[in-house]
Amino acid sequence: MSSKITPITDAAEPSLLAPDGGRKGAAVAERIRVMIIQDELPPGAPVRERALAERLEVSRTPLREAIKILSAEGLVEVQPHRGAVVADPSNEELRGLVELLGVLEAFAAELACRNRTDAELQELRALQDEMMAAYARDDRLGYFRCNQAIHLAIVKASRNRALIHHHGVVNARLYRARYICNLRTRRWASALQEHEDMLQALEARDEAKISGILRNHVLQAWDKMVVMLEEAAANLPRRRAS
Amino acid sequence: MSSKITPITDAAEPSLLAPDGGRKGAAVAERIRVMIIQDELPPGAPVRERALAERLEVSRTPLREAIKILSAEGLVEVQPHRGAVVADPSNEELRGLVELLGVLEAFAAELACRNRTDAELQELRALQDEMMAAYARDDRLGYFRCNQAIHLAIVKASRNRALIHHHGVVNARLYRARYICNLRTRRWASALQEHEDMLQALEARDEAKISGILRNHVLQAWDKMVVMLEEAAANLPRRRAS
DNA sequence: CGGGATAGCGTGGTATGCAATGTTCGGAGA
DNA sequence: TCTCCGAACATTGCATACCACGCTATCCCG
Repeated sequence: MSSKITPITDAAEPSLLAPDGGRKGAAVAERIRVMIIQDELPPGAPVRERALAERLEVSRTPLREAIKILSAEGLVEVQPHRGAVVADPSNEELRGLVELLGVLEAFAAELACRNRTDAELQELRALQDEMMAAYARDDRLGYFRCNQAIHLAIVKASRNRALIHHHGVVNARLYRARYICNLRTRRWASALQEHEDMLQALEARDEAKISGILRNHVLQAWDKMVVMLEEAAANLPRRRAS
Repeated sequence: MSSKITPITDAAEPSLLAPDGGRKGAAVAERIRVMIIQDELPPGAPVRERALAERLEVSRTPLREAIKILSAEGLVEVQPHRGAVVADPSNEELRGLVELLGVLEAFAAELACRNRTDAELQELRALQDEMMAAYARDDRLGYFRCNQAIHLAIVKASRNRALIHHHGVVNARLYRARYICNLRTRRWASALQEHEDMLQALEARDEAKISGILRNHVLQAWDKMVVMLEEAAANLPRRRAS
């Protein structure tokens, strides 16, 4: 069998969400997703069909498909006859998303305690080491990537496909916020100990413990995010209008 | 402001999922969703673009949009160059979905404890009474509808938009299974007492209690579903092939 | 008689053109 | 000068035509 599709996306983050098929629309959606996450398309920015289609060198049809997908994921909002804009969640919505993410990850971790293999545990341990190394060398991007990878690995270890999918969607909506939060926050090592505890709970298959840790973990992330958002709001009053 | 869109779907269940815009594609998606739920399009059935487009009196374009939406929701699965088929979740996937639904509803109920208004509580009480009435007169469909309405109302009372949305998606994927399960199960009143307990916990704003009730509640639903599925599997060996 | 290759058909995938709507800018009237 | 109305433009929404891929059935060769 030959190569299935040309992987249009050569982005740094390899496919946050697994698209259903090998269609062009899904590939375009992935590219736009990356553009949104990397702030190339900031929140509130309009998503022009023709312009983007030309820029990505595809026709309007797959681009519209991509917009449908992203709209279903909540990353963009479409207004009839007025086009799509990158979603700009309010603080309240962000809070809801973070809480939801916490619940999903806590549940995933419970399942992971039951279902994990030793290989997965080792991989997590390796990621944890890598993250600590990134912390030691003050590599915030690497730290962030490892952090994400760890959470993703835990969710994947849950073996619950629906859970994995929905977590991916919620995570994508929060990705940008967490990213800039991670880059700008001062005391950015608070998660290290919690991750260590998580790993130990995972090793001991202590479901109750890991669930509590993760819900708390994500809520703390929210606390950090709040102050970040306040700062950001203070700096730039409004950015919606073009 | 005038009427926004012509509600194509006049189905019994009014819009399980709130689509984003007033586009034709979303309307078509809603119609197909109803067709899937009502078993007009049974699991495994292929979704023919041209045929369905002609049947629904729309062009292929909005129909394809609808398929994208449904695919993102997991209600249909598309294989590249081979078309879309109505999702036919395996028992394992169903189990995962049920567990996820339980977690989501449990969390929603916690939030509802915090955020509910007295009006919402009264509405829930009314629904509960209606459900008991339906049970008394052996009206399974009415019972099922009330049951769904109660769960939906609780989720809505959580005031968490993302949670509401994701719950809607998961619920839609399980709707058909729960429906036929409800119609065919023998001892179909087991949920009444639990619902009563739920309402009381909601009244007392007892978060821990309601969370436990709901997770257990949905898992029991799963147990019932399992035996149902076994019966069904025994009756009709395979239904995938056309 | 059996297996493999090829051709035909049906399907989804993509592109483009046309129609409808929303917006904005300019002119005219008060 | 300010406001309201209208027309033109830009952008999305829809439909249709064309293309590529996969499936299948038949025919030929071993």
